[in-house]
Amino acid sequence: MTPHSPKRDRILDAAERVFAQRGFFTAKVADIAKEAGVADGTIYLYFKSKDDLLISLFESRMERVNALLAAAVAGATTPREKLLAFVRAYVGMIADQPTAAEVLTIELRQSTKFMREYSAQRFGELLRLLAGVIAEGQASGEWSDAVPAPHAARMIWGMLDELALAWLLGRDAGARRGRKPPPSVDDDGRKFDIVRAADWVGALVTQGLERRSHV
Amino acid sequence: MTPHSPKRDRILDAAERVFAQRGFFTAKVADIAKEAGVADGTIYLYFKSKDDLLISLFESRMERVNALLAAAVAGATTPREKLLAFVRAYVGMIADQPTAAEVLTIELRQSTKFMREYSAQRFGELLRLLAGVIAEGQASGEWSDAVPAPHAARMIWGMLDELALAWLLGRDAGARRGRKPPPSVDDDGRKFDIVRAADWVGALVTQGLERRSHV
Amino acid sequence: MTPHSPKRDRILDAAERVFAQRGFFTAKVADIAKEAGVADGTIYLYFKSKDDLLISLFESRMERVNALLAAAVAGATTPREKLLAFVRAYVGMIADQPTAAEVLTIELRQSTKFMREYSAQRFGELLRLLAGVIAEGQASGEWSDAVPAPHAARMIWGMLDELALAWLLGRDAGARRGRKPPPSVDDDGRKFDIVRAADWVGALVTQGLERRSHV
Amino acid sequence: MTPHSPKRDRILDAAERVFAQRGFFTAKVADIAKEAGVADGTIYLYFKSKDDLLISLFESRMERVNALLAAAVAGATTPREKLLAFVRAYVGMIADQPTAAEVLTIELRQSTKFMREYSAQRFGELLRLLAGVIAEGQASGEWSDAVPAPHAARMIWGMLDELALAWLLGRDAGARRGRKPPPSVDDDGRKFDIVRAADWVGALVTQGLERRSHV
DNA sequence: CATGAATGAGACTTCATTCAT
DNA sequence: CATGAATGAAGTCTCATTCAT
Repeated sequence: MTPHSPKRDRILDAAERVFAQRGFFTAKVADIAKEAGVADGTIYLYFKSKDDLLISLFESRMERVNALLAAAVAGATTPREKLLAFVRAYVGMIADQPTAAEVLTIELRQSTKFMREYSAQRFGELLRLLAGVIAEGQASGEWSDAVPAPHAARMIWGMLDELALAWLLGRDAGARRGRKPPPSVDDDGRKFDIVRAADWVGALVTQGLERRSHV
Repeated sequence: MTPHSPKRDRILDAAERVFAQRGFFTAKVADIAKEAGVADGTIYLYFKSKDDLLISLFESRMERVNALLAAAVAGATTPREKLLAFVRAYVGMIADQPTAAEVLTIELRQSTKFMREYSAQRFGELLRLLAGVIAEGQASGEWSDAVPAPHAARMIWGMLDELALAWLLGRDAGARRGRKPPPSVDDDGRKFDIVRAADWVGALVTQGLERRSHV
Repeated sequence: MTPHSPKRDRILDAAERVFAQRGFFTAKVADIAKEAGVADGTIYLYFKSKDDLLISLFESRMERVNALLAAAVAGATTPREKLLAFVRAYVGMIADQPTAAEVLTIELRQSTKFMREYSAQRFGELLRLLAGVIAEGQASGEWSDAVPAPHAARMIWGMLDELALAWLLGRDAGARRGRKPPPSVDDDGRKFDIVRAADWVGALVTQGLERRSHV
Repeated sequence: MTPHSPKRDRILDAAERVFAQRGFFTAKVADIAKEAGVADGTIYLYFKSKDDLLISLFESRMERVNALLAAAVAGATTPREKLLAFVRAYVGMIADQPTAAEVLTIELRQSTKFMREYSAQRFGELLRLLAGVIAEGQASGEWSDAVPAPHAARMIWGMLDELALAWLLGRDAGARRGRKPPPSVDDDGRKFDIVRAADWVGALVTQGLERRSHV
């Protein structure tokens, strides 16, 4: 469906880096071209416009993310394990590909209203996957159904997203000061190990969802 | 410290509406001037630049939000009540002033990297308030300290933020189709009563944090 | 109907000169701005686009021409005199305002198909005036009605237009060689007195080529 | 002198169609390549530049036209018959090859100043042929020499050209509305039988508008 | 204080032309 | 001969900001 070519991919990769560094509106097409090592006009052989480039980048990265999360969930059996797998997979991706994460978490939600709705739609897949896991746990009686599954999914997603944002911004701040970004926890929550955060999310979410044995 | 005048406030209000509708980068200074009923140049008598206008708007609205939340928390006694008060106050504000909420939730985080960090810093106040409540509950033994308070605060904030975002975008979508936006719940989570959502957050969070009576 | 201001007029005058010299497509907006002594952006305060500038220029000049021709015709009594007045007025205008004439005769018919039709429509007024004169002469029995008035008008217009074109191009050619353009007749018809040409048109149109047997 | 090859001709034919449809400046080289069924670069194997393509097209078509007109004139004996033959041949060509005519009549005179002079020069051949016919008639005493032959030729050419233009534009307008273009006369002169127009030109040129008192 | 016409730097995008395959 | 992907110069237009009134 989406045409692939090495040059197209190089441009997407370059756009990812430039958008992550400068932001969508501030990034110039010429910057992306230079980063990709192509001429300005070449970009327009593969993308209709700067907006189209952003959308294509979004599609491309969301496909990856959704595939990754779906695979993680599929590899687990119980709802609790599926939920943990989801959370860990997402957090792991953030840690492994922070540039991609930054674009997904921050830049891709900028641009226009159109983009905002568009992205909302695309995140839908991810949210439905998560909601499915929760509904399954609720149906099995393991988890309380006090919170409707779709909204629970959204809230969990919000936790992950916020943690990702905090970590990415803290990372940026460090990077800008010229240091390597060594993930660490400080009391301001500005720098911390994103991977450990997966357990916190797990703790907060599972215990909240679990039906009490007694009471 | 910040100078006040009726015209300055009119400009801030206009900027809030225009940023909410068009987004920061897409909004033109001339649009804001027209919305405020002043000449283009007048804006520069009160603000140094478009960026300064955004930052000033952010300051102004965050002051309100922080004051509101602090008051809500101060009005409650136990950590649990304080947490609920926090959540309800925030959610109530979203419902009452959706335009302001849209700017805070969506637009103010766009713009530049500078702004992003700046806003992160300002959200700090809000996060510290929330973290304080949680730390208090953990100290009293009522809540588990499995999750460090600052990160728990961030996660809770993420839930609220995501719910706000979902509600605001769903609201936009409805408004665009020409209907009044009557808050309602649908299974896609696209439209729902944001006020009820406060209880979901409460349920998910408090039960997750509470130490088990028996195990 | 059309807004007027000294600056707008200065831009129109500059555009006239630049279009006449470089041609519509070759002329750069920056050239016109420089010629008018304004900044590039200023042009867009008065005209929506380069196309709009061309169309506005066309409107402006055609108004002048149509008014001039209508006045000339109104000042004469018999159809023959009206026809001569029309021809002389047009030819006189060419001689007096060659730059304006060049734009009308040459440049304004370029640009897009849209413009071509648009201009066809605007020349309609001129053609109807002329056709009216001819129809009047035919109705009075003075002139033969072998050729339908509208088409006779078109043919006469074609003569005038071609003469204007030939004269203007000959003028250009001279001007380019750095000489003053002294109107003169050469055997190639490349340079000649455009004012005398009015009589030729008069002679050809009223009497044709055939030598009269009598009179 | 000019190299010939089937591919070169296919490109010229394609250029004719594309220029007629889009205009010289608006037409893209890529459009012409696609229309000709060749690669973009192939065009540059046969023509030095887009300008050269236009000039070559002009040369090619003018050769045809001049040959056609010369043949028509050569086939007649008296000046009057030669003149009528010239007019009829030209008008017939318009009717038979409207696309070629459109390019000659409209597009080829656009482009640059250079082209305009160039074309003026090339039309010279056609004009000299016509002027020769008129001079012959004047020399024989059949026609008045009130109008110098070269200018009479130009005026006659102007009539033909204007009729051609009117007919071609009317044709376009019809075609654009999705109908077949059936040549017809309407009182606005917008659509009419171009072939009949030849007689009008003949009548106007030889006899003028004045009704003959005696024969 | 207020105005709003004017500025001009700079961005996106197009497209004639080239050249390695 | 032919291809068509790549180039990059150049043009139109936007819009934050200024300043004379």
